[in-house]
Amino acid sequence: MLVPFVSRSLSSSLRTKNPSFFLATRAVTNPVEKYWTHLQSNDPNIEKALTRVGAKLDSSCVKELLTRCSCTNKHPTSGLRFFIWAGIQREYRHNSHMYNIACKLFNINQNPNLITDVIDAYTLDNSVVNLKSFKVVLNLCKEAKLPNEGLWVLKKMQDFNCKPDTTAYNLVIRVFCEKGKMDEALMLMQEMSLSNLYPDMVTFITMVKSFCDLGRIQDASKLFKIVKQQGCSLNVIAYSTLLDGICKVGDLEKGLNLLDEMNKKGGSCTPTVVTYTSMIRNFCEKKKSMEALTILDRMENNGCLANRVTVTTFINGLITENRIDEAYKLIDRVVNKGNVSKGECYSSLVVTLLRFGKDEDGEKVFRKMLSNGLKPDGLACSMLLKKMCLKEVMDAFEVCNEIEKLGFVSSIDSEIYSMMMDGLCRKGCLMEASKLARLMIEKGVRLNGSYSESVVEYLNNAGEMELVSRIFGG
DNA sequence: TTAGGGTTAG
Repeated sequence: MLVPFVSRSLSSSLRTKNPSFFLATRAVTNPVEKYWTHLQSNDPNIEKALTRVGAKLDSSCVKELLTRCSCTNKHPTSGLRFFIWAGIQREYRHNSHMYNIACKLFNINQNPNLITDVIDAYTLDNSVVNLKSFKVVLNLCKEAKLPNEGLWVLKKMQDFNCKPDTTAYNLVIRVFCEKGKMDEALMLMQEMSLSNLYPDMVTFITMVKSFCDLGRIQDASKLFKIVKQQGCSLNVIAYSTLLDGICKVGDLEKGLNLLDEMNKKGGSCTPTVVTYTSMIRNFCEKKKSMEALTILDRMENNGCLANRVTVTTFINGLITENRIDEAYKLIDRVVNKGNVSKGECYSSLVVTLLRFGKDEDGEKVFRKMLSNGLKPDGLACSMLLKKMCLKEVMDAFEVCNEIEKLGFVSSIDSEIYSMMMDGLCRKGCLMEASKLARLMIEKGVRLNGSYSESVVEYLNNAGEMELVSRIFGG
């Protein structure tokens, strides 16, 4: 858990004597406390009570309340009811990250009964639940990868006078698909028509993708044909999904033919940068990165420009084949077209080299970027500095200073700063640690919790009370 | 607002 690096509200004597107190302190906002009171009250109609609170919701507030509910272990159902209630509020919407947090905190995947418990609680309490609430529940099932519970919820909706719509069906179909349970997915697809809903492009693409992932290209193509026969117009996403599947199983030739077909059809089937990039990736994965260059020719001839993903994909392929010179050539070529910047391209090169364990090459490119005034992105900086911290923290510190001097405001992970601070303290480089502390304070970077205690301990042992107070006192 | 490509983790 991250803790605030600087907490001006605490007295410095308290902080230096008892850093763990400081670590346990968490900033609390008013809405959290307001909602928390109601969540603890065991009110059978939690939703009504929560609505009456009327305090502003945001993701940190939701996260905090979920954490509290999951920590106490007494309120998993209330916690989930809060989550579902929050998800249907007008001014707030859960993002996918929030679903992920909820699933992890309540360990829904391992405790699927939580889903049924919540719905049963709604029944028991006569709660008013609408279609929107059920979509939140279905999204939880999706995030927790629970197809059977998803199906159960879909059936249960009728008890609450809610009729599942296409989106609801598609959600559950997707969960079955992700589990590779295609028979169940197909059955749901059929069931949709029986309830006067019809599979749409989303249903279709979900199915095609899963058949492709399973290597069942024939089944995917069959589905494709059926949709065509029904007179539905297919779009570029559908075609690109099938194209990717065909290439993945190794049939690049057939893939190229399909790409031609898409170009001929034109309109909503015209290949996009995503289509070309996935084609390039497939060539690269088969160690044919030089041949992939012909795809780049094709896309440029069709007036489609490579973007950053295209470049990254290419660099990955070229470095895998040890063709670093070709990677440089490619970067020049793409940069000349003006769609991707030099800094972005070289950042991708650094990241790829480091990822492949070519640390020296990566560092060389990185330093060259700095000397040429090219701005490395956050990931390139973070990855390089992390590697350097593990080898020689002073080198990392020096590079970090250089980045600062050039005024490159890259988002370096707080983890990296914390690691560096820890390393400098361990080495007894107090001057540097002090300088880094100032930089972190200036940038508002928080010291990662796992390093706080060790950093304080080293500095205290070294008699650097002043530095400790500067770190924690600003 | 349930669907397509890469690199972090949130």
